[in-house]
Amino acid sequence: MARKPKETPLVEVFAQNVRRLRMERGLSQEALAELAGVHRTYIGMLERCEKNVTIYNIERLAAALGVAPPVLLTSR
Amino acid sequence: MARKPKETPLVEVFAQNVRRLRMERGLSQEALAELAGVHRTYIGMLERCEKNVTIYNIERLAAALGVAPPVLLTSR
DNA sequence: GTGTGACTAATAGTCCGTC
DNA sequence: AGACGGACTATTAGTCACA
Repeated sequence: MARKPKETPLVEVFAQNVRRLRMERGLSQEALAELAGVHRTYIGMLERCEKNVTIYNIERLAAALGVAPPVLLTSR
Repeated sequence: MARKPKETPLVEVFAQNVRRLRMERGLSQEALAELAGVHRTYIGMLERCEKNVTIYNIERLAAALGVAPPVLLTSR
């Protein structure tokens, strides 16, 4: 049968995707921050779900990670 | 050949999707606002790209419209 | 290289209206 | 039904020093 939806909050899905994609590319939080044009500690805050990121920063992070924005909101 | 990327800003893609999906469902801005638990005037602001929506509200809007969140960030 | 608390500036989001 | 404005509060954006 179909599997249980599981319902992870979207901020967590986002956080996990950012961390996973960053790791896959061998980037540090600092390196990604520079690519995305945001501050070093801000990446960490997002990965820990401490900020409720806006669509504008979702777009910038997606570009820095080289993926389409919807990818960051997609559970895997 | 592959088509031109076109690069519509993500906030505009989001705005267009919200408006289109809302219309398809025959909902007024007020009705959608109530379903999503946000304020009446806020839906209008989003559709006019006047606000930089947060991921939390993307999630709520997606739920209210009955679509997966990534759908709202996808160009069509 | 990352987590965390503290902090200011900016803006997300609400609520009251009018057109 | 929806655009738009002003005033307001809550929260995010973004930075820093330090663990």
